[in-house]
Amino acid sequence: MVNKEISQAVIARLPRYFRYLGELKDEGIERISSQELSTIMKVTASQIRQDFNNFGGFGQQGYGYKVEYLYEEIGKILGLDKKHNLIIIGAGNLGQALANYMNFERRGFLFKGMFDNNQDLYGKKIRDMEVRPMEEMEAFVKENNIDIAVLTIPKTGAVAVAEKLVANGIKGIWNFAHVDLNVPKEIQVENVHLSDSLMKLTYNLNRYETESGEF
Amino acid sequence: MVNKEISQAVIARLPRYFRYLGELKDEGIERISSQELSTIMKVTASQIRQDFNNFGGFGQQGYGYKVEYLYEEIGKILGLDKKHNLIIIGAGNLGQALANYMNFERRGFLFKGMFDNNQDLYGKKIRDMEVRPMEEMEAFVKENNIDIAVLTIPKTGAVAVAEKLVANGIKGIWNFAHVDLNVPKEIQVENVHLSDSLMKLTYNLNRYETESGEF
DNA sequence: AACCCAATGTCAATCGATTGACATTATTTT
DNA sequence: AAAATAATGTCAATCGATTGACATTGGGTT
Repeated sequence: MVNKEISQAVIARLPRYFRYLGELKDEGIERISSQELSTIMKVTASQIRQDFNNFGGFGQQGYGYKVEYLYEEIGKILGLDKKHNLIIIGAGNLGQALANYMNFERRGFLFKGMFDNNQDLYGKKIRDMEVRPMEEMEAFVKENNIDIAVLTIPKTGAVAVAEKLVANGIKGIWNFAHVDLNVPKEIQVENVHLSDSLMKLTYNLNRYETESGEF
Repeated sequence: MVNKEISQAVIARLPRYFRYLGELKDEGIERISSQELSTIMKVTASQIRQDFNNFGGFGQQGYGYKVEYLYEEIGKILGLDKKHNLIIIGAGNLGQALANYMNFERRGFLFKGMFDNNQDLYGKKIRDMEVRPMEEMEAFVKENNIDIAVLTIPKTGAVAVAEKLVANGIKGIWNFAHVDLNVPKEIQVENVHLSDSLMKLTYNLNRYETESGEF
């Protein structure tokens, strides 16, 4: 089964489509045209049609798209119909916040465990899940078929931990550590570099502040 | 002063350059060529030179770039030499985590306040900063010249809060709410849609899992 | 001081992504 | 049932971003 490669630019837009379609569905709207959707989402209708057609025709000519069907299909494309076993590594501020804040189960992410190397946290319950010692992580990943690891540890340890994860069969890493991981290309890494994001904001702030009132 | 428009693709790469240059600086390395940097960062040397040249020549022909100088300059471009007054709106899991976790002051972000509409949190101290009632937010923003608001509230309230922020002179919003804000174009919004990011990861996971061993 | 060499800055070419246009086809109306 | 309409799917054109090539120039060497 050789799928043709779909650009990451397209993939990055899918969750936003998914979100808008979910809202339309909740509002009881049954059908929508690329034109209407383009107005709501502030993108071109052409881009919407082009994007969807990467995955085959979801619409009907002269009619538009069925909201619920399209929503389901995009969910499937994103793999949200599948279950994924997930652990959080690093039970500090951010790790705890994600455990509590993200509604992992809602989208098929099964929160299976949480690890830290701070003794004071061992056994502490976060969302009914006790924090385990870091030493247990490798065996746990292997034995429980963990697919996804959320890395919320300081950058100093991150690269080494990532290597251990890979050695024990992890498939994907959601990386909040402020460092680039070095893993084989078949391992998926999604970086969330929060300070990078904040710097982008600051650039744009200063950019428009210093400008001579063109905006 | 009319700067020519620089693409967001370039801006998005600047924090990563900044990070690598900071590390090189800390290692005591004084000079680097685009070729060496390209090897370390796994991008093309051409892209590095092209990116830097958007802001004028930082290097010396036949020599390369002075690490410290380049680091400083990119910091200035990103506006990190300036002070920005910042507040966090939403003192839940994520808001608290960011307050504790991000080293805001290190990059010139002055953490000035934290707001929530949950009475139980009023007065609670997070990083020496007490949580204030949401009702005080508007006056506070105006009186303290707040530049940046970090939005860590549920999506239901986010759009309305963003409008209030804008009305009281906010310049930029770091938006963690899972909704698109509708603000005037001179207001900078940097979205961090965590679940979108996780969905991107899942797509790529399934993409390569179902593939017939080409990797 | 003159020569050599390394690496930038920049131009041109390529590559990819977005937009526009329209033929095709399903739905809706008369 | 036929005609009119609406909106997709797709092709082509445009636009932007990345890569490659090389002339230029400043630092290093003899």
